[in-house]
Amino acid sequence: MEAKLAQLIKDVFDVETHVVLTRPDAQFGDYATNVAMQLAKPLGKNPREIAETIAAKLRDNDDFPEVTIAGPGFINLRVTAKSLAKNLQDNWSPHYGENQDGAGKTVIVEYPSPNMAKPYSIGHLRPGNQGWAVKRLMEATGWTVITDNHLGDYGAPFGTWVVGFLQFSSDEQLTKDGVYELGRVYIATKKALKEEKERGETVLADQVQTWLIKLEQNDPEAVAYSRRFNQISLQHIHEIMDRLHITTDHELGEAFFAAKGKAAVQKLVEGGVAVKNDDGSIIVPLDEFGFDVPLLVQKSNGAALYATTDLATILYREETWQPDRVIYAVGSEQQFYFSQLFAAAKKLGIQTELVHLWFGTIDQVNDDGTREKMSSRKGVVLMEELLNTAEQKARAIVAGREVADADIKKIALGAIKFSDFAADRRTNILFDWDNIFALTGFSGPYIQYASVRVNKILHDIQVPQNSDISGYDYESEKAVIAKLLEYPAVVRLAARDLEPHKIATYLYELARELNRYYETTRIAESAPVEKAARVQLLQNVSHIFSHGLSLLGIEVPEKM
RNA sequence: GGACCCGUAGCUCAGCUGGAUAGAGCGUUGGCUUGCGGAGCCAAAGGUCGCAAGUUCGAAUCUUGCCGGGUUCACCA
Repeated sequence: MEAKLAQLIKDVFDVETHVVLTRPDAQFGDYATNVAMQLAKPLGKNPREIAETIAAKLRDNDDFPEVTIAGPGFINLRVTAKSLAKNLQDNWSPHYGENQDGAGKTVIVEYPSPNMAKPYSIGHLRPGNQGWAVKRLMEATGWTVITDNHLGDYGAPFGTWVVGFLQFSSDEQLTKDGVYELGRVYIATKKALKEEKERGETVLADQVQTWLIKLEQNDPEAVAYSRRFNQISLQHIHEIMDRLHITTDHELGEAFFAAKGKAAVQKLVEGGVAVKNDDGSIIVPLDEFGFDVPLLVQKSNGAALYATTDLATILYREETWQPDRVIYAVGSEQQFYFSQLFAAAKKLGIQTELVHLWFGTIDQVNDDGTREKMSSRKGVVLMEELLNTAEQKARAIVAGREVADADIKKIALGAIKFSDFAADRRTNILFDWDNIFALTGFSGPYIQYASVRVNKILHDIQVPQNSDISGYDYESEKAVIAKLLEYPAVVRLAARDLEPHKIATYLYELARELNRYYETTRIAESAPVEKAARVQLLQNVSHIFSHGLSLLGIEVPEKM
């Protein structure tokens, strides 16, 4: 419809325009455009005059029973419900909503990349949710997608953990408590390191560094510790990811890139991109990019660090997959670091579009009412606890009904994930049990419920065979159809801006439109022709619920 | 001090490629009442869109300054 309008304007005024149709308040019409006002200046004409000219042309078209001009030059259109229905059916396919914007291009999406030294906490909830949704959005828009879990299985956490293990733990305790013992030891050691630093000592800190060097030199004891710790941690990560229903194609952690990192740094120095300091550390100066701090790529003791493995990762991906784009789903805390890393990559001649898909923090309310980022110091919520609690709450809600265990888990996940997409990913979100497990209003379960309900109606209803629905006017379905027609544009926009929450907002609006529809229309009591037309439409709605929710990593239960 | 982000209803947040009377959820008040699944629907109350300039026919939206908050700034990840 927008393209048709643009063509019409080109025919009349001989200018290229980008026509955007919006949905105005119902009193004005079904669609509106402000194109006349935008053309006023370039054409040097009165906007209302332009609007009149366009409107006159539109009035010749049977699809627009009403074309009006309002205010400074808005063109308001009313369309017939029947033409909307036809438009929908003409464009319908099993892939309705998807497009090929990314055809022929490859994107790597990196998530959830948890720190392996601690149990999976809700600190990695957003990287998983948002990363997965972006992967799905890229797939829906034609990209070839490769996903990688960039595990934090190397570097300082390892050294910290070994030192702590020797000091605060034992084989028995580790065997007994597994990853939770890892976390306890890690946090205790971090605390000891901090206290030591305050005293001006470096005994433990030196030990940490020693273990890192040992690992880099493939010392058998260090390698054995690394294996044991990574095995315990990885198993836990897999359990959590299974419960979250997210997967990745690869798990190339930092350890995989550590050796390659050393070689990469060597190349940087030889190429003059990096500079070696007198103390042995190596930096990439970034003055020309406006940074007053360089990027450190090798410690003074020769050990690798985050930037080392990250640069190696970029180079490896270039060689292996030649991606057009790489998306890092990592929190906002690392914005500065990533801007440095990307600048360094540019300096290396990397052409790939590198995107830091960042999101706001998960906050909690302090006793004095102020908000603060959740931290392990203040008692972070673990993913396992979050999932268990959510499932308990879901179970309590469906008590007395025959709801399968799998469905209960879908509801729990629906609530958790949707709450992440309720706001823009950049917004800091407030962690609150009632908030994260909302069941009514703007929530995952509200949409799941609408979806289950429409599926139940479709399942129970007797569909009249061979009904000719071509004469049906679709007047009572108009709002629902108009909403369905918005879906492809929503998907395109969400993918373009990497903003999954636009899908969430849309699905909520669709569910609400459907609930309003039920209030006035009884499908089962409809006459055969109406019923056949309505069933077809509800099938479309059901498909979009499933499709849209799947873009967010949320599944539709059988019953709830 | 530098960089980035945020400031919209009592609370949590949308809206920001400029457009008509700024929206939703929760909470509050009232209505629909065993419905093809009510986890719903309708309605009411509730807002100097942090403040001030600028650009524009038009600014919550763009620009600048200020105020308030958050995150971050090489041997952590």
